[in-house]
Amino acid sequence: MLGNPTTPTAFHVSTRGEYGMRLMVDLARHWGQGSISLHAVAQREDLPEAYLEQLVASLRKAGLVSGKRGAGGGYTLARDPAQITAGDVVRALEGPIEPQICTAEGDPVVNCIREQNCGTRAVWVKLQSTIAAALDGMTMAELAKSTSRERAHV
Amino acid sequence: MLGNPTTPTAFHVSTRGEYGMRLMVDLARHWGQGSISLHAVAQREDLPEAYLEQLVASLRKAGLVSGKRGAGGGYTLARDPAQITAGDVVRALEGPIEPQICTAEGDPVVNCIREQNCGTRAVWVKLQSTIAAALDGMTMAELAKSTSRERAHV
DNA sequence: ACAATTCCGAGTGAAGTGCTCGGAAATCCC
DNA sequence: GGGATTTCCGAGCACTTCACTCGGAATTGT
Repeated sequence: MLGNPTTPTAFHVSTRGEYGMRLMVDLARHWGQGSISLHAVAQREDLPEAYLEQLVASLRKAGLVSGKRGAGGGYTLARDPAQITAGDVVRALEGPIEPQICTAEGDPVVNCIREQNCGTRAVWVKLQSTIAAALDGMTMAELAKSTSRERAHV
Repeated sequence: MLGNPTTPTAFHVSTRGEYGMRLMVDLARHWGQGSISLHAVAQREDLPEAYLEQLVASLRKAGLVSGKRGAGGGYTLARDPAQITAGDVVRALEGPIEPQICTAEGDPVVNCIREQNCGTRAVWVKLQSTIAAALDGMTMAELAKSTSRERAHV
C-alpha cells in the first residue's frame, strides 16, 4: 500500500478517502448479495484489512453501511447504491467539504471575524460549491456499473 | 494567526494557500504603485511577516512575483493581474492539483499500476478537472477589484 | 555609514497520516 | 455448549507535514 506522493500536491485526498471509496464501490458491486466481509474486500482490493476496519467504522456512524456480526456476517450498503453519492463517502471519511473555515457547508455566515470583505473569500466559496457539486453528482451505482462494464471486455 | 479548524475537513487549503492568496490579491490591489514591502503587506493583512517571506519565495520561483532588495525595495506582480489566476497561485504554493497520483495534471497515463480499470478513478479525474477549471477561471485582477468595490460602501 | 529590505537555510513543537495490535462482543455451525 | 468467524472498540507508534521562528548574509537607497 502507501501509494502517496512524497512531493506535496494540492487537494490531495488521503488514503481514508481513497480506500474508503474503493470499499464502497466494492460493496455496491455486490449489492443484493448479502453481507460482505471486510476480509473479502481487503483481498479483492488489495488493502490492509485492519485499516479498513477503522474506515468502515466512520462509514457506519455516518449511516452509509450497516454491519452484521458473527460468522457469515459482514457489511452491506445501508441504502440503494443509487442513493449514495461520492460526496457522502468523502464527507464521512474526511469531514465536511470546506477549503476554508469561512466556507463551512450549510453555515453561510461563519465569516472571517476580523475582515468583513476578504477578497479571497470568493475563491474558497466558489471552490467549495464546485467540489461539492461534482462529488454529489456521482453515485455508487454509477461507479460500480462503469467499473464492471470496463472489466467485461478485458 | 492560526485560524485552522481542529476538526478535520476535506479539501482544506493550508495557510500557505490562504496567506499566499491574500498576499497576491494585496499586491494586485497595489499594482502600478511600485515595490510593496512584505512588512506593509503583513501589517495590512495581519499575517506573520517571517512566514510570508517563506511563501513569497515559492511565488518568486514560480515567476509570479519579482522582488527588489534594499531600502525602498519590495515585491511586485511579475505580470498583469489579469494574467495571473488563482490556479497559478495555488499550484505555486501547494503543488500541482491532483486528488490522486493517478490523476496527475498533464500526465494522462500515470495510471494505477496494479488495477487497470479502477472504478474510483472516475471520481478523482472529474474532481481534478473541476477544481482546476474553477481556480484557473479567476484572476487576481477580478479578486482585487471585487474586494475594493465591496469596501467602497462600508 | 546605516537603515531597510530581500534572500537563504536551519530548527521546532504540534498535529495529521497510515497504519498495527490486543481484545471484547455477537453470531453461526456442529 | 465449543469453536470459528466476524464486527466492534481503543490504544499506540513511526513518520511526515504544518505553521511557524530565528539568525544571518547580500543588496540597495539616503
